[in-house]
Parts: sequence; structure tokens; C-alpha cells
Amino acid sequence: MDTEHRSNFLRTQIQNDLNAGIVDRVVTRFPPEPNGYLHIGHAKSITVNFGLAEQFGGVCNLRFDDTNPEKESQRFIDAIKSDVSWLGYQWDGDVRYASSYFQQFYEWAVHLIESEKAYVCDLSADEAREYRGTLTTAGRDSPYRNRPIEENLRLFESMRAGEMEEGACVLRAKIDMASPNINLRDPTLYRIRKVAHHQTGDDWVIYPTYDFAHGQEDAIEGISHSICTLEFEDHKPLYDWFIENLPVPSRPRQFEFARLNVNFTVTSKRKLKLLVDSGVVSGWDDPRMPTIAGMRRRGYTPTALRHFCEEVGTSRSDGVVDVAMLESAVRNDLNRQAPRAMAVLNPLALELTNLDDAEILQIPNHPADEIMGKREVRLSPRIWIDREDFRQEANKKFKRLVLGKRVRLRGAYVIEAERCELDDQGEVIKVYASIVPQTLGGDPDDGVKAKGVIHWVDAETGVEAEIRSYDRLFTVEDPSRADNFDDVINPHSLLVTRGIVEMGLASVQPETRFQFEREGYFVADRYDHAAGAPVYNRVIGLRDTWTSHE
RNA sequence: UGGGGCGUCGCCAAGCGGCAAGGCAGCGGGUUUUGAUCCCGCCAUUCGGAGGUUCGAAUCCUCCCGCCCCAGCCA
Repeated sequence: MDTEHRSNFLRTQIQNDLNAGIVDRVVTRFPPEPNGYLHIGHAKSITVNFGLAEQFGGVCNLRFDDTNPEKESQRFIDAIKSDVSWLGYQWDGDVRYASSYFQQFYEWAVHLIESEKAYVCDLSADEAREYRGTLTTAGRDSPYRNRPIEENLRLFESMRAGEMEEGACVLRAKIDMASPNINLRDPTLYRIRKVAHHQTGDDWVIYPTYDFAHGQEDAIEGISHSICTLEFEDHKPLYDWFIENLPVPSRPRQFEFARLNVNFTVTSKRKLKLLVDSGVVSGWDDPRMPTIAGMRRRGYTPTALRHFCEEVGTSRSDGVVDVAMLESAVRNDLNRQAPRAMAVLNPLALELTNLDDAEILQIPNHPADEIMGKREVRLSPRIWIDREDFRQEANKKFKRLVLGKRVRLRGAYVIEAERCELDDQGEVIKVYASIVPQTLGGDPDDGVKAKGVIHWVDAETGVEAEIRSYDRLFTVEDPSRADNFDDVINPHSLLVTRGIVEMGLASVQPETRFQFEREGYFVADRYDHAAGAPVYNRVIGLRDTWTSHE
């Protein structure tokens, strides 16, 4: 799919493994827990995992890491599958579920008990924490640590049979309570949770922890490179311990990369959920959300997202990527693939005093791509222009319409403003202008060129549309550090107005993207746009190197 | 002051002992019926700091400094 690959440590690692014959086929996996919507950080993980498989001719699985039924649901599974597909990736075979390996995990847990490497511990959560010690002091052995194998077997079976209450006990690995790596201080393998599971129903009342499940899931699926984020590096010794002490079918290895952070946005499920629950945004797929569903609705493209992830690279150093990089990727793709059209966001009436009958003009859909063809646009005596594009007087830097001066109507004639009407407040309510003859395909004969070009929409055929202009959700670079979310929410992140769009824009399919010339990129809303009642979201404005110079 | 990571241009990031890629942002200039795009040019004698090894170090060694992660029966 994407052909250019810049160097990074994962690609180097995999290439070396292939060269050395350590692996003969690359198999990766994207393993989300279905407890929320995917966000930009997951997009990174998806492109890394699927991208690596693609580059090296391997495959990538989509596996739901559903070991904690309390927070998970089918709704999230559906949303995640949809997001991955939308990004343009196809997982190998069927979707996998950690829950479909529960019986195997149970048997492996019994295996550990039988080899005296796991035991049932009756310590309460609080007691266990106390026994665990601290970062600088060793932990103490649980008083249940040396229960006989038979007793452990009996107790574990009892846990599984639902004869124990939640929290009464857990199954723990017997490793080293004095390890400087806290993950090795007899970690929990199984806990009792008497809740129905979205996939396995009431089959189980004990569920494996991430640590006990993940590596074995990878082993079962023959994952060659298990890629995760940096915070799991401390878990690798444990990951390897299970692989070494269990009769697993393969020996996957874990590699970690730094998670993606983007300034002016938050990427933690907890905080995103807070935005949704507090009503700051309309939902997980609100166009201002950094969720994949949100960015999709905003009008971002899969290609832009994939290129963005490739451009930021994959390394092991923590960093914060400038959101401008994401916006650049979006503009870059849209500039290439979005047809041009005209829409007046802030309508001001203009009458062409010397145009008797309407004309049909042929206007190119893309300035650099003839293949996109041309469209017919009607020009009648009454049109709309943007209020920002007219001034009664202005200095020479103002390249738009000024009384007594000329400007080019995009794709049409050069016009000259004659006079304007004001209301009681002194606001301009209508402009009268005349067409300069012979200027359809060229400059005026008298040599007085137009100062600039403005967009317009025919008043007779233009259609009123709802325009949703989005801006960044937060006012500060690092919103996650704010004490109170309310202090850093941008109160102007959504501005709803009514504009006039050219006729053709009213009947397109939802999610069709355009560049509204001189304004920015817009997308017909995925849900609310309808023929005859157009709703457009501003994806991103055009790059602007001028307003700050005025 | 336990363990594990990371420090290369404002931001991201290549580089793996031979003399600092690229992208984003920024700044100049050109083209332009989008103040867009496109094009051209500029933008780290220097790689967290200090020593050392070497003919030669961002790359190897030592010490120091800074930042991130770990004490869920979350993932």
C-alpha cells in the first residue's frame, strides 16, 4: 500500500531476524482491548503492525485482548473492526479473541501449579499490596506461597467452579518477591470476576490477567514480533518467563516503541471518555475527537493518517509531535484528491449590473489534475460573495474587491465594483458591480488587471448549507497536564453557520470531500448531510501565510 | 539513594567509528484566474554535559545531568 519506508529500529530488527533465519515469516498483531474507541495512538500502532507485516510479506492479526469483561463490550468490538478496515488494512483470517483461548490458559495455569510455579493466594488486595513491598524495599512471601500442589489444584478448581467469592483469592506465579522488578514479585495470573463475558457468556468466573494471557496468545497465533509500547518493557521478563515455563507452540518475542503523543490533544481512554460523558463533545465520533471515528467524521483520510504515522517515525524516545504535522498530512492528501468547488460562508449580495441573462460556465474541478474534468457553473446577475472579500476602501495590500476597483470572479469574469448599499448600522448589504467585457479567458483590454480572485456562488441556484467549522478542542499544548479540563477547553472549537454552496454540493454522498476554494477543505457530514439539506464540516483550513501579515 | 528506558535543529527523526538524511514549522524569492498548490533557496562546524580511547567519535568507554515508566486482583 505505502511504498516508501524510512529506517527505524523495528524494520532493522525484523530484517536482521529474517536474514539470520531466526524467523521465516513475519506475523504481527494489533491487540486492542474492546473497552473504548480507537484513537490516533492506536492508528499509529495499527500502521506499525500492519505496515511491518505488509512490508515484509507477512500477515497481521486483529486480536481482541478481552481478558477483563467488566469494561468491555460488543459495541467497541464493532467500532474497532470498522476503524481498522477504514484505515485500509485487512487482518489475517478471522478476528481473534483472547477469550477463545481461555480453556488453554486454564490448562497452562494448572501446568504451572503442577510444576510448583503457581499457587492460590488468599491475601486480600490490600494485603497483597503490603506484602509486595515498595520500589526500594523487597516484598515478603505470601503465607500461602508454599501450599501443596494438590491443595492448589483443588483450590484453583474451586475458583473456576464458582465456589469462591470475588476477591477471596487469586492464582499467582511463584517467582521472586525480592525482585527489583516489581512485575516479578509473584504476579497475579487469575482473578475471580463473576460477570458475564461478551464472548464467552457465563462459561467462566475466573479471568486471566494481561500478563498471563498476552504472551501465550502470541504463542498460540505464532506471532513472530509482538510489538507494544514502552511501558510494557518491564513486563518482558515476565512475558519470557511464561514462554519458557509453558509448553507453548512458538516463541514470540516482544519489542517496544514509544507511544504517539500529539500536542493540543489528549490520548488516554479515560480522558476521552470524560469528554464524551461530560458532554463537551457529542460522542466518541465527534469531529473534534482524536478518535479514528472522530477524525473520519472530521474528514481526515485514511491515506493522510497513514502517511502521518509514517512521517513521525517509530522510535523508542518519548516525544510530542506537533499537531501541525498531522494537519499537513491531511492538507497534502486533500490537495491532491479533493475536487475544488465554491461556497460562500459569509454571504453578501452582489448584483452584476450589465449581465442580462444567466450564463453557463465551464470550471475545472482541479487546477493541476485535468482528469478531474470540468463542471458547469451558472452565473446569473445575482450572486453571493463573501463579506470578507469586499471593502469600500482599502490599501493596496487588499487583493479583493474594493469600490471602483477590479477583481476576478473565480472561473468567470473580471468585475468592477460601482457602488454599494448600506443599512441603518452602516453595514454593507449589497454591492453593485459591472462585468469588464472580454475577460472570461483573459485580462482586460485596457490593461488594468484585476487585483485578485474571489470565489462566488450563483444566487439563483446556490443552496443554503449548514457549515460546521471546527477548531482544536484545547487551548494549551498539553491539556492532559491541566488541573481542570474546563480551563483548557477551547470554547470556540465549533462554530455553526449557514452558507451558500454551489448547487452540485447539495446532492453528493455523505463523506464526499471538497476544497471550497480560498476557504479550506470540507466534507459532507457522515450522518447529518442529506440531499437538499447539505451539512458540511470544515476538515482543515487552507494554509494561510497572509492573515498574520496584514 | 530499587529496577527499566530515553536524551541528534523550535517539533518529529535517520545515523550503528570515517567527517550530521528527511519531514513539519519558520524565513527569503519565483510561478499562479485559490493570499492555496507548485518551484527555488536559507535553516545543527554540531549530536544533554565533562573526561577518555582512536589517525579519526553523534557513533566505543567512564562519570555526571535531565526526562519518562513500574508498587492494579487494568491493559
